[in-house]
Amino acid sequence: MALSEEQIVAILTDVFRTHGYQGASLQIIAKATGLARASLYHRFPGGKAEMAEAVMKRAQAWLEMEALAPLRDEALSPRDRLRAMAKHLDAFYESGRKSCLLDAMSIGEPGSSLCRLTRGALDLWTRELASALTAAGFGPAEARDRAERAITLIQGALVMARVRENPAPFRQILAELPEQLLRT
Amino acid sequence: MALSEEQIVAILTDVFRTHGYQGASLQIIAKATGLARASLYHRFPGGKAEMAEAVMKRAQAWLEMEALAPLRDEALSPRDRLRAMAKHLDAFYESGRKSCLLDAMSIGEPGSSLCRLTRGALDLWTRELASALTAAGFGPAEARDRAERAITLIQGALVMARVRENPAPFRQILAELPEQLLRT
DNA sequence: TTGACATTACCGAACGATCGGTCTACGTTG
DNA sequence: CAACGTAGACCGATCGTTCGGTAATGTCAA
Repeated sequence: MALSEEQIVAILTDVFRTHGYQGASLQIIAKATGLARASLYHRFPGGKAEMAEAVMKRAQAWLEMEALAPLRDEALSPRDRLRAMAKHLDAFYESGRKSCLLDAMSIGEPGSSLCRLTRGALDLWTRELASALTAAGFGPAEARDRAERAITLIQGALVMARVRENPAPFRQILAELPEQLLRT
Repeated sequence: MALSEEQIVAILTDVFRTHGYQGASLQIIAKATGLARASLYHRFPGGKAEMAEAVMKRAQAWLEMEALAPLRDEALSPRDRLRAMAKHLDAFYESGRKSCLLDAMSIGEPGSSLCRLTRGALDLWTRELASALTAAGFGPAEARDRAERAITLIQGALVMARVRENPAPFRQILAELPEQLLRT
C-alpha cells in the first residue's frame, strides 16, 4: 500500500477544489493519485460520488477539530480565538491560492448529497463562530449577524482571489477579520 | 428563425450560470434552447467556447450599460446611484436565486480566455464603483477599498445563497449596501 | 519453515453512454 | 433557383464504471 487512505483523500481534496466536481474527471484523479482508474474503485466502490463524499467528510472533520476548536478554547482571549481560526483558514486555503471546496463542490445540480454536506459544514461554521462572538459579549442576534457576514466575506474573497488569480485581497481580509469582528 | 441571437444568449446565460461551464453539456443547452446540437453550431461555429464567450460579452455589456451606468448619472445623489446599481443586481441575480456567472464560469482550468473575460468584468466593476465613491467624497484609496469589499461581499453572498438554497441573506446584503458603502 | 489458501491492492481492457463537433440533406423563404 | 436555418446521422474521444486477472500480503495448519 503506497498511499494511505488519508493521503489519497488529501489529493482528492486538491483535485476537486481546483476542478470542481464535474470537472474532476477520473482521468485527472488517476493521474493525481498515481492510481489506475480501476484501482480507485477498490478504495471507493461508490465511484466518484463516494470520493467526493469522503473529501467533504474529511473537510468537515478538519473544520470542526482544527479550525473551529480554538473558538471554544477558554484559555484564549476572544481575539486570540479568532486569530487562531484565521490562521488555520489561511493554511487550508494556502493564503488564497487554493479555491473554496464548498464553492467548487456545490456548483452544478442542487439537492445532491454533496449539497447537503456543504450546507452542513457552512451551518456548523456559522454556529460555532456566532457562539464565540456571544462569548465575547455580543448579543445572540448581533453575534449571528457578524458571523454570517464574516463567512460571507471569506467566501467572496476566495472567489475574487480565484478569478483574479491574486491571493492578496484574501490574505488582507483574513488578517483584518479578528479586529473587524470584535469592533464595537 | 424562431429565436433571436439575443434570446439564445439569454438562455445560454441561464444554463451556464446554473451548471457551470463544464457542467453545461451541449445536450442540456440544446434542450434549453429547443435547437438541435447541430443548429447551435450554425449560430456558434466556435462551439461551446464561443457560446460561453458570447454569454460573457453580453454580461459585460449588461454590466457596463445597465448596472454601472447609474453610477455615472450626475443627476442622481451618490446614495441613489448605489441604490440603482443594487436594484439592477437584484434583478440580474433574481434576488439571489440565480448564482454568479463569474463564479460558475471561472471554476476549472485557469488561464483560459473565459478567465480573462471574467477578470475584465470584475475589474471594470471595481473601477466604476470606486469612481462613484470618490465622487461621493472618499479618497481614492479608501474608495477602492470600499468598492472591492462590497463586490467581495456580493460574491460571497451569492455563494452562500447557492449553497444554502436560501436567497434571503443576499437580498439583505444588497439592501444594506448603499448605507454600508457611504457610512463615514 | 513451509506450503496452501484467503485477502488485499492493484491494473489492463473493455463496457455503454455521453461528450463536443462535423457532414449532409431537407424544408422554408426570398 | 439560391441562400439560409434547421436537424438526423454519425464521428472519434472521453466520460464513469465494471470485469477478469495478477501480483503482493497476510494467515495458519502441517
